[in-house]
Amino acid sequence: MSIPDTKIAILDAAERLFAARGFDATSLRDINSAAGVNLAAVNYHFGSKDGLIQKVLERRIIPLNQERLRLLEACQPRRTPPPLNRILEALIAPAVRLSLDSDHGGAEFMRLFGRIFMEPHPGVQAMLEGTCGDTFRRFAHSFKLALPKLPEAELRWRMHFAMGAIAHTLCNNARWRFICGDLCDSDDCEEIIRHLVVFIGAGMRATAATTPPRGRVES
Amino acid sequence: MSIPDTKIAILDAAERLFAARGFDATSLRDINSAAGVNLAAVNYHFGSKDGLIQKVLERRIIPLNQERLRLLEACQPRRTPPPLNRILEALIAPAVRLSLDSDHGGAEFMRLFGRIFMEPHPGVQAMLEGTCGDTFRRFAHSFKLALPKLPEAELRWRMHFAMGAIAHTLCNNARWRFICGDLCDSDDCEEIIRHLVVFIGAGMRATAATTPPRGRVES
DNA sequence: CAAAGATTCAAACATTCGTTTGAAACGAAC
DNA sequence: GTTCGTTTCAAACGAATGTTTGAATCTTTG
Repeated sequence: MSIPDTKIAILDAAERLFAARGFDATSLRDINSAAGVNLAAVNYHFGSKDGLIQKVLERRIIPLNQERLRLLEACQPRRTPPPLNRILEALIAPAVRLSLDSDHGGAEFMRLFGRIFMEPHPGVQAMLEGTCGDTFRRFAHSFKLALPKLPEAELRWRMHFAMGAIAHTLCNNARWRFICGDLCDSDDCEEIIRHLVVFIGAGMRATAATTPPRGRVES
Repeated sequence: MSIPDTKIAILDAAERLFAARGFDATSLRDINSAAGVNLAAVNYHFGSKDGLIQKVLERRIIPLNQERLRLLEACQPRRTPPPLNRILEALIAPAVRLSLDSDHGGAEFMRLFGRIFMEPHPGVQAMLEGTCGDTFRRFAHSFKLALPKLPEAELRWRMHFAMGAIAHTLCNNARWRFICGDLCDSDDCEEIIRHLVVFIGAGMRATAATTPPRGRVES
């Protein structure tokens, strides 16, 4: 069995161009010429452009979530609720490390990954649910164990905010220079992870702010 | 002087369609037929599609930032450093309120606004710097006054995370249902603001995690 | 009313898009 | 060496895109 060299070249080129310009603004002709293959190669190997998009995303997301779950399992050896920061590290560290791993093209991909959570593209949503749904539900369960006193609704909101902060950081490129100046350009991914864990950890541990006047019905 | 009825119809339709499908996936024919005007109307009134995109964004962002700055001025009557939560409210509340103001089409727009921070579209970045650059620098200054003990670099990172959480919340639609279930569907924008302020406030007030001599991550 | 300007309209412009086609080139198995 | 399944290639397809055009229509102004 020969290794399908063309498929990898297409995936690499598509990943880079999708990250730089977005899905719609990248044509198959751009991808194929960048990959040095024929125009019809994408439709032959991936069926369609949507099929290519799905494979580009799955190639990175599936191993990423496997690594996240591996770290999550590792930090709860028993029934004891795991420390919150360890859960956050399991969620954050694999993504940030991949985003700065230029050797494996992770840097290109993560700019894309941070953006697809807000992408209105039709097929992308379904793929996200398929590849990330279970993982995120696992993390939601762990967060619940680590923060037993936090009302369910508030926990969900804070997970939502946390994902926003993470996604925003992953696709950080020069465009936010006018906020961060030169102070946020660190290539030290462990420092970025530490900053994220501290910020999100503090936010999630904050005392609940559920509506004070009229008591809400807690489930 | 007659009120350019057509321009408003185009802006409204474009805003709604851009929010639902993105810039590239929305054609001028979609916009013009939804607005009930002729195909050539956009190029006549706005010069080009990029010109329309810019006007769609500016129409909402400029008043939004004016309101943000108005609230920011209101909460620092003297040189005394204003309370952090008031600064956060000035940054967050106008955006969230607009995002739930269906009467003025704000709900449609804010899904778009939350997304453009990650949009690779060429003209959008320049417009963001032009319309939001000064405002965000003003807020950065106020945050610095409110958190004098926080190292500059760490403050910038936390502002970055805060903007991510806000943007992610603004463009929240059904796509994140698989995380939030039905618990994050609140239409009570004051509750959303409160949740955001509590989360981000706690994250920004966290004790600094700047690199110790030899990195160590623990709470 | 008549002239001038602003706006609308149907039609076409030249590109570009994703996809398909059918033949050519390739590699492995007999 | 021939055969068969896989992969590559140049070329073209139909559809959709942003933009332009020039006449028609409406609005304002003298």
